[in-house]
Amino acid sequence: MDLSALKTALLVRDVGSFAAVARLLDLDASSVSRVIAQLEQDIGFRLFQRSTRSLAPTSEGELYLNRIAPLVEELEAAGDEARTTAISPRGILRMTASISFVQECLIPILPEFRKRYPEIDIELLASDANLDLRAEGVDLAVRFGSLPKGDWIVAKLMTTSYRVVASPEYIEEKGPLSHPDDLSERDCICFAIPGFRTYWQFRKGGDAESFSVPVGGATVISNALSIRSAARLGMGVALLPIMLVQRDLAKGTLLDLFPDHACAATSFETAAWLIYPSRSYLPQKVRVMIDFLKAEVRRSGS
Amino acid sequence: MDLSALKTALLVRDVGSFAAVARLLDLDASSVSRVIAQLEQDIGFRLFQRSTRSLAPTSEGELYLNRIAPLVEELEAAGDEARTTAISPRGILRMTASISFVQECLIPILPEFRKRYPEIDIELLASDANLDLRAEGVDLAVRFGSLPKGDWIVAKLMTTSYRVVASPEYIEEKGPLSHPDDLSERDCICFAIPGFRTYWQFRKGGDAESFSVPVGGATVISNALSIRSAARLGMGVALLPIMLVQRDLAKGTLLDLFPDHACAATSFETAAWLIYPSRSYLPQKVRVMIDFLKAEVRRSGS
DNA sequence: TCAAACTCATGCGTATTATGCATGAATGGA
DNA sequence: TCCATTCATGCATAATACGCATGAGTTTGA
Repeated sequence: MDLSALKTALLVRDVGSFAAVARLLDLDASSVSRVIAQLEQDIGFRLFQRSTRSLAPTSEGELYLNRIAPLVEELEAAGDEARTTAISPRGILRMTASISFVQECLIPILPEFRKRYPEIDIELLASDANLDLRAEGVDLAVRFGSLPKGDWIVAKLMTTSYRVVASPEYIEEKGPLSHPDDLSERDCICFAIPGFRTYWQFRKGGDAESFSVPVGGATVISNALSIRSAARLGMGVALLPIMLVQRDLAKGTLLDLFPDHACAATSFETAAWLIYPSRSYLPQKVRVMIDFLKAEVRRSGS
Repeated sequence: MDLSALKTALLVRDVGSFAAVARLLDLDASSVSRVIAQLEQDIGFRLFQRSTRSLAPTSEGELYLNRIAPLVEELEAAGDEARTTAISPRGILRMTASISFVQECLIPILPEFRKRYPEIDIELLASDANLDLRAEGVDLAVRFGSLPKGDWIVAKLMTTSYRVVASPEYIEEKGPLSHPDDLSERDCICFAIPGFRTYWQFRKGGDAESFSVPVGGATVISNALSIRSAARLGMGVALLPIMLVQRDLAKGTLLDLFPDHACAATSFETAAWLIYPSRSYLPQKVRVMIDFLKAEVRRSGS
């Protein structure tokens, strides 16, 4: 049963002639004749009684067509409205990012986003776990690290860099560190993610060769904000993204231990990445959030 | 947009896998993949987010499919119910017959029909006019005369014959008629139909040559029952079908003037004909009335 | 009353679409 | 790490849709 066949039948009912419907649809009348004949065969009863020059609906045909007309109309409307919803910024935007990114970067700018797009509701999944984006029904993810793999579309939001920091109290009590190699003998607060626990990477100057320093310590935390808090409390040395510590560095609550070195956990080529399901049929709500985040990054210059 | 594509999409939503749906429908998975892809292109947004080994509905997809699911179901139900109605004896049977046939033949047997088929309502169009059956939305017609022309199906209900009759009072007052030729000098009550007004046909014996007798009179009536009433009142000689006069003849209220002749208005090969739109997709209500009328004719032996 | 115009049905040939097979890329589970 | 499975897609073939041509029948206008 074809929906366009049903619409043709409804048109025949309204217009009263295969030939006239054929002219309206720019078809051959034989095609209309066959469409209706096939439909009658599919549904098992006759819709129209016809002679060589006229036709009229049968009583069953009339009942049936009157019944399906609103259904066909509503099916069309359902498609139109769903399409409109997909292309106009509305609905629930379900996104995920690390807890720290949510807290430090997203929450502060969400009021402006909500003000600009009042019809988009935000559902934030703050998680440091490597979520299954599809299973979680996520529209948009912000991920840090190397270029993510997979079939989802990836766009760079911003580059990131890391700093090795400690509190003034810690330095005063335990003494300064003159070189990254010294870290192997210090209490480091490590991130509970493979690659963050055991080696930190360093490079002095843009072209210089990088080197790894083994790190360890009594404290492993899964949450970057908590790592920052622990560092503030003098519990040790921490490697944290610049976005989390730039205010502490400015205030002097944390000190950048190796300002002449580029620092990283696993790779120097890290960034904040926007990850979304596909380019085709991208809902407008996702599109506008992507644009909004990119604009925010440009505005703040980081 | 195809209804079976929508049904496939609903099945994919429920089952969660192209491959599984393909197995259910005995299709190749590539066909399911293409059906969904085509549907997404037709409606202009993505229904399912998929990777190489899994898929999940998009939020728009979920909204859309939830909305159309009852519509699709109701379209199917509409077809099923209409088909059931067409094949089970129910609904309104709209039929037409001459006023006299309705009065003398149909009305008396309708109670039995209604008792047997209580869910069939009868709409009787009693008319001596040559109605446009299709325009009037007629399901079944009973017509007298020669074999009807046209594209509707025709089945003989019963043969008919005509008798020339007058009341005893008329004969007593005006004198008897010894031969049909005498009619041209008598007052005949004529039927207001071409072919009935100006000549009556006679034939004596099965193989004898027929002859026409010109008739006329001051009275032309469009209703056979009224012609009969007028004849009973002695207003003249009438040519009437046997079914209308057999009781009067038995009671002696009308006399058969030429019992040795076959009589006719236009042709000796006349009958009562059942006329219905087509053999294919014949609604059961029409079928059962046809069968009922034929059985009634067999039962009464006329 | 007759001829022309029109409608609907259908045969036929061609264009278009649907389908399965084969294959590749990617993912998930053992 | 490897194998099984899923989804996408190229390709060839099968199936269907379509227009053209034609015929039968009806309706309308001259």
